[in-house]
Parts: sequence; structure tokens; C-alpha cells
Amino acid sequence: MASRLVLRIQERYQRLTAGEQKLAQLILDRQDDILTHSATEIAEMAGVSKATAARFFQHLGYADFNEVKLQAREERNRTEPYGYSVTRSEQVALGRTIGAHLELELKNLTKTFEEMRSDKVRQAAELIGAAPKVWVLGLGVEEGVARYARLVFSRLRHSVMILGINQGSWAEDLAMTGPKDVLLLVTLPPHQPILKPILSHAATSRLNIITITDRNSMLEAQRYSNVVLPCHVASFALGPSHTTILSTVRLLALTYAAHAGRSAQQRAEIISAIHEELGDL
Amino acid sequence: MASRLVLRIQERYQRLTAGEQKLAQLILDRQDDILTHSATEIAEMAGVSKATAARFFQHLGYADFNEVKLQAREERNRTEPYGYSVTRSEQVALGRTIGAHLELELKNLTKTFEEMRSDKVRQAAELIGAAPKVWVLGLGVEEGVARYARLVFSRLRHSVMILGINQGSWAEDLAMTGPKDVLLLVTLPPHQPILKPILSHAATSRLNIITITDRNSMLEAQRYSNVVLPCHVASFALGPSHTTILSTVRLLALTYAAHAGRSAQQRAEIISAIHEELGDL
DNA sequence: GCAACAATGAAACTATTGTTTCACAATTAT
DNA sequence: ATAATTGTGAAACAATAGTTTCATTGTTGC
Repeated sequence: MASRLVLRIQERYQRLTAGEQKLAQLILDRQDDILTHSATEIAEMAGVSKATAARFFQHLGYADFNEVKLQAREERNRTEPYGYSVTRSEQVALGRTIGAHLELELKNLTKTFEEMRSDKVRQAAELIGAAPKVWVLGLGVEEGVARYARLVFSRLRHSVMILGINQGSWAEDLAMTGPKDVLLLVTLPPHQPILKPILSHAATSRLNIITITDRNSMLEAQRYSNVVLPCHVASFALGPSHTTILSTVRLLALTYAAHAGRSAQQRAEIISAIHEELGDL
Repeated sequence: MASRLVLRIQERYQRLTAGEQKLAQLILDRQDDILTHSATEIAEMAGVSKATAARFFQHLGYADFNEVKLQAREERNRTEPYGYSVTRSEQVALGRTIGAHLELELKNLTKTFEEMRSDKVRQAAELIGAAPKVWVLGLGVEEGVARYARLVFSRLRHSVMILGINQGSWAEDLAMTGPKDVLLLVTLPPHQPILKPILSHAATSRLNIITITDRNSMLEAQRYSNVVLPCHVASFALGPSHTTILSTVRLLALTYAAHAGRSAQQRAEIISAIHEELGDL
């Protein structure tokens, strides 16, 4: 259930007056009522006057209540094309102890690496070794992990770059890719649609694609990738866990470092020397 | 979803006049619209006059349109007690280098979370809950983790920002910080010297600092932080491992989500709906 | 063709909803 | 305390929704 209105309310909740908070609470609790009830009714339910209600929506930045109603409607039409569809709203228990978190993360890691095929990892490392350039791509939440990967790998070899670091620059970046380049892709569901065109371009450019993803996306990933490294990403909330993903990036980096041997080590040394020069501690 | 209204319409559909059939068809097609739209709007959509619409409902046996609206509402409340909150339930799936890597990562994670004090985590979550704005800072390799943290937290609350996202903009960003704001700092050795002036400014601005760092840097971090969450980051190459760091970020996010409760969950749902709007898969 | 009648929309009318004004209460600053 | 500011509901007001009236159109039966 989407509503800009709710976002607005959450943002300013603390700064709202008493009466407005009553209204806000009511709306947060029963978001659908905006669609079906009049402002007068909402005011009554919240126990405030019509006047306060009218002002409330104005303070939130709407010109009038009609604007609120229309926006809510529009959003519903986008999110709920079939009206009041099935709700299996099982309250996700967000609160868990450290122990439960640890247990789940351990399980993810253990399963992932027990199932991980060392030949695939080695193959990936070799591809990276043979690549003129290495491009790293992670969209959305995975961008952080992608940046991490770039930094780790750029300590081990030259020409490791984030793909499309500037929003609009896909075309420019893609134009710079060449055959035997490696694309290291980090992607978890929900996979973003823009990925498709990028991958299809990558295919024509003869890029070698190494994909780090979750086990469920593995089969699909295999269709466009040379190597897939699948991870367990179970989590009880907040979307899939990236912990194992990050760990797999490290494993790949370690394997590559071993594969590249001395040259990677030298490079790491040089870089840390540069860091010292720059004054890092 | 069988409403009385629909049943009644179906019963007499054949006997309805031309204009009334237009209305009837519209309502059969889009039953929910009765809940959200005015009679005038329905008339317009069906291409008949308000008068015809008014008569239509009377012919169906209702005293006035209000009766129609109230009945529809009542029926919905019976069938849809909690509206339609779409809970995105996650898919619960629950060589030598690989083995060694796994072993080390497991040890890091286990030690870290066995030693982690739940009161500190809770305290951190509360600070975040009370903060007008949350700033996330990670330099160098930690930048990726910082970006990850920002995204995870911005799904749970408003006003979560990366500090100094543009290289030169420290001063501008720091000027925007205020008391009770939280600075979530991710830092591992080698700690970068620019950190010092930033932290000293943070102190004068009365920012609350939550630091995620390694155990060895813990003591130093305590001097400038309100809460320190120390991690084991042992690694046989490539510098410290960020796996545990990332996992700690997740733990903090989970704890915060539990602390913030419904509002965080709602926000997460809204954002995933916006993603869908934008066309994410 | 032409009554008789049903269906319809425009417009008058009524009821309701939403906004603004204003007086007063509550809070904050002085 | 006292003044200034802010939040509030009652009521005046404006806008809109819904109903009814009425003139017009089109159809049916003769």
C-alpha cells in the first residue's frame, strides 16, 4: 500500500500539533480510509474539528483535500490493479535477538560455501586475470557491495571500474567495454529491469559475465553468465541479507589474488604506500 | 467479492434502460469505484447525466446514493478487515581456500555477536529513532558499506544521508547537521586522517555518534562515540574483512526496525511499492 | 401522422462537504 | 504576571454532490 501522504506524515510526525497527530495516527493506522471517507468523517473519527483536518492537509503541502483524494486514488490504481486483492499479511516479526541474527547469518554462510564449487570460483578468477578491464555493476542496494568489490579488486589489479557510476552514463560506459572484459555483476531480487538491456549489450560485446546472486535467481543468471556464484541470502526482514554476498566477493578476491600471485601482491603494497604518502594512518 | 449492489444489478440488468445499463456495466466492471468515487463521477464515466445516475440507484431500491456508499463500505469492512497491506515476504530458502575462508568468516561472526552487548545495540537503535537526521559516513573501502547502510536505513526512516557524498562538500554537509542528529560511522584501519576534523566538528554540533569498527580500534572510538559496536575482522589477506561489519549494520537495522515498529514497516512497504511503480520487477 | 408514454439532460434546488474567519484557549516567551 | 504566539472549534461561507423538476426527445401503438 503506497502513499506519498504516509511518507510525508512520517517525516513530519514529531513536528505536528496534538490534533494533527491524532489525524496522522488515524491515517497511518487505516490508510485505506483516505480513499473512501470524506475529510469530515476522518476528522470525526480522529476526534478533531473539520477545520483542523482541512488545515492538516494544507500543512502537509496539499492545496486542498481533493488533491489528497486524487493522489491516493492514483496510487491505488498503480499498486492495486485488481482492487482489493488477496492479503496474506502475516506480520513479519521484525524484532529478533542477536542470537537469531547470528544463527541465520552463520547458516547462510555455511550453506553457501559448502555448496560453492571451487572450480567455478577458480574459473571466475581466471576470467578476471585475463580481462583487459573489469567492470563492476550493482544496482540499488547492491551498489554498495559493487563499490566495495571495485575497491578490493582495484587493489589487486588495474582497470577495475564501476559501470554507470553516473546515472545517465550507461551508453558511454558500455561503449568502452571490449571483448574479454569481465563484468562482475552483483544482483539480488528484486532485479531491476534496466539490467536486461545492459546484459544484452554485454553479450554482443563478448563480455565475460560473472554473476554473484542468490540461489533462486541462479538458473536465470546462468542464461547470460559465464560463471554464477550463488549465495544463500535468507533473512527474516529488510530484504535479502547481503552478508554472504560480500563474503563471496572477498572469496573471489582472495582466489584472484592467489591466482595472480606476485603481481597482485606488489600492487597492494604500492597502493598502501601511496596511502601512507597521502597521510593515511 | 459479491456485493448486494452487484447482485441487484445482475438480477435486473435486462430490464434496465439504455443509460442505466451503461452505469450498470461500469459498476460491474469496476466494482471498487463505488467506494471511492462520487455519483457524479460515476455518471460522467458512464457518459450519462447526474440525474440518470441518481434515478438509477433509486430504481435499484436504495433511498439515495449515500445508502449505496455505506452498504459498499460495510461489505468491504467485512471482507477486508485489514485492508490490503502487501507484505513482501522474502523467499526463505533456508576447496581448501573456500574452507579456510568460511572458517575465518564464521569465527569472526560468532565471536562478534557473542560479545556484542544487546543493550548497546538497543541504545544505538534508540538514538537513531530520536534523531531528526541520520548521517552515514564511511571512507575508502568503507564507503561501500556506508552506502549499503544508508539504503537499508532509508527504507526504514526518512532523512538518512551519506555524509560528504561529493568529495568536496564536507563543509556544506556538516553545516546541515544539528543536535540529536546521529552520525553512523563505519571505520576500519587504516583510519583516514580526515576523520579527525569531521569528528571534532560533530562533537561541537552535539551529534550522537554510533561507530562500527574493529575491536582494536574500539577504545579509541569510545572517546568520541556515544555507542561503539566492535567487530572481529580477521582476514589472511586483503586487509580486514568487512563481512562482519556488514552483518552488524544489518543487525542494527533489524533492531531499529523492531524499535520503530509499524512505522518502519509501513515505510518499507511504501518504498517497495514505489519501486514497483518505477517499473522494478 | 399523432397521441401517449418512457427516457433523458439541463437546470433549479437541496444537502453535504470542505475552507476560512474569528474568538478564545493553551502554550511559550518576556 | 503579562504579552505574543500558536492551536483549536464554532460558525460563516464557498464549493460540490445529489435530487428533483421540467422541457425535450424519441419510441410505441393506433
